[in-house]
Amino acid sequence: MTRRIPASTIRRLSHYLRSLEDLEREGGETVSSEELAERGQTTAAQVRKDLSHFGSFGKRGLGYKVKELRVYVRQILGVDRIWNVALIGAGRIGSALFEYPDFGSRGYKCVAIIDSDQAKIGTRWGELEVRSPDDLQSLIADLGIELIVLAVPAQAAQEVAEQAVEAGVRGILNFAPIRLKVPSEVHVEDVNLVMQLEAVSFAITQRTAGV
Amino acid sequence: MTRRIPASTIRRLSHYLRSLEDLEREGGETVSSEELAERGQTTAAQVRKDLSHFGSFGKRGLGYKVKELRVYVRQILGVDRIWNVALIGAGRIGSALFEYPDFGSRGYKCVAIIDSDQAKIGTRWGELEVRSPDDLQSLIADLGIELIVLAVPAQAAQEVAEQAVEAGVRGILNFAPIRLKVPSEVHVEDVNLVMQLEAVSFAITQRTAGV
DNA sequence: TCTACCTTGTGACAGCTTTCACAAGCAGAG
DNA sequence: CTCTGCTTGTGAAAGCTGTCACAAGGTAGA
Repeated sequence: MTRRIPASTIRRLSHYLRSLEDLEREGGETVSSEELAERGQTTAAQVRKDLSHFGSFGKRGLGYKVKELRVYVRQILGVDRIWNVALIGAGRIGSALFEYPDFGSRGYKCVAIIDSDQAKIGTRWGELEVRSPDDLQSLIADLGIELIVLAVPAQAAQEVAEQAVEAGVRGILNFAPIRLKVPSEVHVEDVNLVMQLEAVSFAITQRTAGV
Repeated sequence: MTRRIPASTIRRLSHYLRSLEDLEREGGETVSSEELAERGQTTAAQVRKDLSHFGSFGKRGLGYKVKELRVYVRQILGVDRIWNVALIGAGRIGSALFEYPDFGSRGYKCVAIIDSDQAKIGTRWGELEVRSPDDLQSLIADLGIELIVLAVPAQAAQEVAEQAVEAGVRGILNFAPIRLKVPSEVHVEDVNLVMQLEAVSFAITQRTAGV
């Protein structure tokens, strides 16, 4: 049923999920592709096509059941479970993410914090204690961590990533501004704020220049 | 010369720029599309096509002059100047970004910080003082701010964005998890970490399921 | 049961992005 | 000056993603 799914479809599924959660709070029972499209800044046909990659969830003439579709989309995105996450790099970015309310509310649970700074090791962040990079691999193995947030300086990122992968990690949210080299079965998602700022300044410049 | 440029081309240009800066530090004089491709995780043909949207910067048989191309790419991306940026929302994300070294080094200069929390207003962040939202529009006008980083809660985001746009802002780096409604001449770039985490968990789940 | 109406799921089409392949052009050696 | 070797710039082809249009299928009311 599922073949190669475009990354853009996945992004949209995240939006649909948010919309479905909103709809459920608002007490909606059913929703049409039309309405999901409106909330997600896309078209009805696109919504149906996206969902059809994974099955038939709607009823013709009626639409989708909000509650039911929400469950399906959560399954598709793999957020129908708890993910144990390690936060590597207890700097500003790390702490921002750690405190970010949406982070925990979607099933991502930070179960380990690691930093190489001796001054930070041993300090407590809520219920967690900051640990040394020496403990990285044993923590990953012991706590069943499959996903890490990599928020360390660029020079250290590749080495840390390799250790994490070796210990069994299969997904990385990478804040370091480098392209990590990892085995193809490991998924890396890059967060690159400078790149996004450059996209903004390009757009402004372009429009000003007037084509 | 320049028509509608794909967003993917812009992302790659950011990578090329970083590679060119690295090359310059390493003392390289010239570089081929082949080498830029290798560093940027793409193909030589793609590099040439991307650049060809904006002109002919290379010499056949020789390649590109590193220093020269870096200047051109900076011009294209609009980072050959200083951008005055306002940081709206002095929470964790705001402070992380404020301290992020790459942020300043690429020509983005934070010249105003705004927060609605009375306890924060008046406190100093380095040389800047946190200001009230009441001052938003006058600060934008007086300091010539064209670009804002929007790091406020979702409920407040739309209203703040509208005020900023009205005062003359033309680009927004948006951390709030909503689709901002702004005039088409304003460019919004969304940063959505939950969405990126979901892309990771989807990929892991997918690969495990084995197709 | 039959009819009128509504919305999904999907093949066909269109448009956009990437890849391919090669002529054009430059440098350096002889 | 010519010849060889190398790399760019670019039309053409291939491949992907998004849009369109409509048959299929379901609901509700009479």
